[in-house]
Amino acid sequence: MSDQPRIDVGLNAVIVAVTDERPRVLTLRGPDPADPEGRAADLLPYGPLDPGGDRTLELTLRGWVRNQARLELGYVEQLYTFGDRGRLKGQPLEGERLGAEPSGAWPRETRPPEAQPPEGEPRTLSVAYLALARERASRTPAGVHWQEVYAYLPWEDGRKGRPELFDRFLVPRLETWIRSAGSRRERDERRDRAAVGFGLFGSDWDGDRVLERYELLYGAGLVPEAGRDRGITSDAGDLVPGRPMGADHRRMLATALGRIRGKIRYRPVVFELVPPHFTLLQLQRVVEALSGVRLHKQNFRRLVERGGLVEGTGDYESDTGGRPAELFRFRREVLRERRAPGVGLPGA
Amino acid sequence: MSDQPRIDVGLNAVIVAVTDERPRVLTLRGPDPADPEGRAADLLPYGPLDPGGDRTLELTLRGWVRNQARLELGYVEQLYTFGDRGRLKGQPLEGERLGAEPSGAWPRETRPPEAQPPEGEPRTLSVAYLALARERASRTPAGVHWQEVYAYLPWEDGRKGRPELFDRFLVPRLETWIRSAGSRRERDERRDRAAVGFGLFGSDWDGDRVLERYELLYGAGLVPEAGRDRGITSDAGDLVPGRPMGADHRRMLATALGRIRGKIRYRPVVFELVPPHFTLLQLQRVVEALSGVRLHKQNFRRLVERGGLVEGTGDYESDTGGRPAELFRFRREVLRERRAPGVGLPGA
DNA sequence: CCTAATATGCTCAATTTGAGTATAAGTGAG
DNA sequence: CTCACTTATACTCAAATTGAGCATATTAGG
Repeated sequence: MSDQPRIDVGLNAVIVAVTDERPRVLTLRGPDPADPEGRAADLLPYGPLDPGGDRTLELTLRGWVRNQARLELGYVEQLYTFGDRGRLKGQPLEGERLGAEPSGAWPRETRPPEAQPPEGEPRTLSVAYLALARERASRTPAGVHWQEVYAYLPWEDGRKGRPELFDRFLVPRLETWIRSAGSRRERDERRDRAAVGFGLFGSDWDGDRVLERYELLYGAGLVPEAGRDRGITSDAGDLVPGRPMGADHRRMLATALGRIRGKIRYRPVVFELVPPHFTLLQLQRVVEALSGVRLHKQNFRRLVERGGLVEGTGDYESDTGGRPAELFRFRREVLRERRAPGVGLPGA
Repeated sequence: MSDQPRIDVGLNAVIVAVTDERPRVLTLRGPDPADPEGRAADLLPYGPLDPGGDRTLELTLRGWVRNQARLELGYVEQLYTFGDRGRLKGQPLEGERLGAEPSGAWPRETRPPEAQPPEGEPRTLSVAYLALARERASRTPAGVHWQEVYAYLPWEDGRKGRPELFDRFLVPRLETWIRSAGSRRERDERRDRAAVGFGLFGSDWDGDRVLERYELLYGAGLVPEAGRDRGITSDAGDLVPGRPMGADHRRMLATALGRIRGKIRYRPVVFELVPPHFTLLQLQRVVEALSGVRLHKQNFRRLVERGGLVEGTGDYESDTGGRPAELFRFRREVLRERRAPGVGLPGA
């Protein structure tokens, strides 16, 4: 119908690898589209969609990742399409829920913005993809880096127990945020969201709710992006540790990590991230790195071995620091045998 | 970069309800965009994205569903963005994999189309949403219908045991398709896909693989859409029973059903589809309707009751045909207590 | 009062988990 | 060469979950 402002469509890639037991994501430095002054920020690889280009979006994505990062992608899946207006320049209102809600949502009473967000400017739609790669298969060009995922989302790494920053930063800040709610109803709602999201006040920690946590922190003004999008200079002391990203890319990263954590349980995606031959401990470390929790070694072995996910090669790896470990490979036939072959984390 | 052809963006809604123990989807009759002659077909509600319109895509969607179908949506979640070129007019080549792959994909060697699909025509991106509704909350306007989901995907309903059409149509047709592969490698691959998808040759049936099954049938030329998109008039005798839809809307429906089936297991989405008060058998019937399998009554009750998902109201429903059944309601607190509250189907 | 239909309570064995204990097979220091 | 230490791998055991079925309760209708 309307034809005036036009719509720009781009593709983003969250490319994840695990090296040295650390999940990493491919980023590049560039001017932050959401920053009024265009200061440099970490960004996810991005490319415009050429309407006359490749036949599928996925091919387009593979193509420019190949060019831009000299990287051949293996597993790729579509993550989410981000398309809220003002998402790159916008000003979410206090108390209003953010737009992108990959996990599904019930309606909320949304107060109409008092000043309508800028019309006339082009609307940008970003189709974000998740890709899994074996890192360092390639040398990254200048400006392209494999950054640690948990540098951006430090509260997600619970492998050494609940991170210290929970008690030092998160919980006090969240409590302040809860208390500062306008009404009793809103306070209860904030309390619930914080409890469910961060496993506080008696709720269990649910590793998959990565996006929920990021959005909560954003909504509470505890990440720099929130201040940036509202045109406020935040007091650094009020911010939760964690490296920001440009535009809404940290939201995309959170979406990706949540997706991986969910999927690892019922699809054999881990094997995209380990070399073709691996010891069971190596495999376990990768799963732990992604899920952010430590696992019981013997049970992990039982699960993965008796579940038919792997098979021994007969070869052994000897520089383990102890008894040599057998090398295993992914057993592809499991796809035919079991309905949902994954590695089953605790609480599944 | 390129600016010539331009990109059109639209929103599609797969609106699902369950009435009389049958899952239904809201459709309307209209000219099929993929049919060269524009013949009428069943279509999902669709609306263009107005770049200057609502702040979020979801609000836009809710808005025109309200107008077009006089329906107020409850739960809404983004499904997938379909954006392959030629998807509404196109001609996937024999043996080539379809573009949209919500479940994630490894690269495939794709033979480049011999005749490049038509350039210059606008590329259409459709962001598809899943919405759950309590049917008949509204009177549908003319041309809008609640159709049975299993009219479009009859092979998905296994509540009365494996549907008869498996042996009468599907298996023989699939076997022909497998045999007609060009190479041994391709034959094995087809066989595997059929086995995993439809639970043949010793594999288990996996209810969630709805999209995989539809795409397999499409690729095998067993649904009318395949012939339509290739410009071939198919022999009706070679087609699997099941009502077609216009454009790629049946693919969207399949994506939606798969998503619901997956999600019902770890999120309390069923409660969106039943009235606020319900008997446990009613609830069970809805779960069965969506998942396409029968469940053990006593175990279902145990799961849902002792899992804290529901609580009795003290009221009773008496026209059950037997002993009156207690009415239950959804226990919202479960969200705070359990990590993944769903109804757990067999084989979870 | 008897029969059919549905609801609801309870049992029981088979599996699956969570958490250890025990033993094997390497390394490097002394 | 032996000991201390490290990692790998094999087993055990109790608790929890699941799949399947039996038994009893409560209604309606002849």
